[in-house]
Amino acid sequence: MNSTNNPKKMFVEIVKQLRQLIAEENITVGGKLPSERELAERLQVGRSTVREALRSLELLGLIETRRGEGTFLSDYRKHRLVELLSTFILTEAQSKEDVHTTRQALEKDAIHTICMSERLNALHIWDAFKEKIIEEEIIREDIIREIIIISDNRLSLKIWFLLKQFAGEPYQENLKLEEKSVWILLLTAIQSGEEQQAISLYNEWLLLINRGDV
Amino acid sequence: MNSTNNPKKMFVEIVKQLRQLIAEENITVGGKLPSERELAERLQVGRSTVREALRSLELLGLIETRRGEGTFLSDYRKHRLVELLSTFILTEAQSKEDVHTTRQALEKDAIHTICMSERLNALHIWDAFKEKIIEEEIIREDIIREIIIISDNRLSLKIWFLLKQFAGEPYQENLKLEEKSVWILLLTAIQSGEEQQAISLYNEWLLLINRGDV
DNA sequence: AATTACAAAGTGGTCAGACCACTCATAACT
DNA sequence: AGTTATGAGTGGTCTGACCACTTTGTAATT
Repeated sequence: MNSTNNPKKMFVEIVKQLRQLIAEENITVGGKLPSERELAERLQVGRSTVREALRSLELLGLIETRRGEGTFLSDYRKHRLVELLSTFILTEAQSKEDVHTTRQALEKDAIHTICMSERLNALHIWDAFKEKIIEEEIIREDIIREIIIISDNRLSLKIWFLLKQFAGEPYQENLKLEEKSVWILLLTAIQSGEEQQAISLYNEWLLLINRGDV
Repeated sequence: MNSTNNPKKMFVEIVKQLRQLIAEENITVGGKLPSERELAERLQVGRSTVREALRSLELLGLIETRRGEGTFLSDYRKHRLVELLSTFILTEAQSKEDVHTTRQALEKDAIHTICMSERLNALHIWDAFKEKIIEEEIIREDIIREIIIISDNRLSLKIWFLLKQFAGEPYQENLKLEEKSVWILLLTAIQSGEEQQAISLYNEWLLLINRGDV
């Protein structure tokens, strides 16, 4: 029936072209985009159409606009994608569970990757890391982020970042004493490449924080 | 400096009011929203402002618009989280290696999930599955997709789908004879919940296809 | 010469009105 | 009754006009 039901949405096209433009002109985080009027002319569409695309990206937190100044490429930490979806619609239990599961999968994989890599687990970072955990107050989120960063998979990192916002959960809390000792062991396991041990310690940690909260 | 930098964005306000309106009027999935012109009048703003808000929601997949008909509340499952991830975030992290690693992490996690769930690995599906592998030609991609579907994590499934496209890889090929025997063992391991065994067989399979191709 | 004050240009924010393309229900016609 | 034509309603797009704000350049003042 709807064979050629393909009246491509203009503003979606503009979004694509914007991405392309950003890539071509090598606009980096914080950089300035052309003005709405200029974009309209360059892309051969009306200004209102450009605005529809820009507003979409702004709602997502991908760009930032300042009246009188211009439009700027936003920091990736400001992406509001997940946040928005969660407040608007995605509140089903199943979905939240999915997010947790998926995020943990990424975390485990990071641990796995580091354990397998002689280059990574031999880094001098780890001892300093352990000291920091012992001596300072440290947020759960920070330690995991660090691990994923070290695992050197930027894609995973980005996805993890987005998923993290979703739960808004106990990741913001400080490591408690029990957790610290688990993490010390975990990091030691990572250093010596004992994946099995590391993963089971990680699971142990999950149990710990799930028992404490919620 | 920017203490009260709070010149609330109009279209963001409209987004909020729209959500409120949807709640008040009890508009359900698939239901029709008021027309743009009516919304403009009711919310006391210009039509273009209403459109900026609507377009934002549409980009997220929260609503659906059909020319000549109207604007409709979209199905939950059409949200575009992952698609947007691909267009804006994945471009930078295009290291193919990252894509592979992340995708495999999701695959392993699916196997893990199924192994741990007595409900899932007890399904009657598995035997039929094995037969199919033995008797028919089957594409690599199909078997993995099936497993992720069974693991019942929609988010993972979406992300996996996306990554799959980006890889453009050997997943389209048929299972070769050696692979088939590995998979039979793998499925058996899953059935009996032997996670260790299943994962190591999965890794074995990865070696197999990486030796053959590329 | 240095500083200040002011005007102009540039930018995003918003609105109103005008078409267009499309869908659908209904009236008019055969 | 069946078909066709019409018109109202809707989203899609463009144009031009203001407004509020920031930046910048320049002229006036010191």
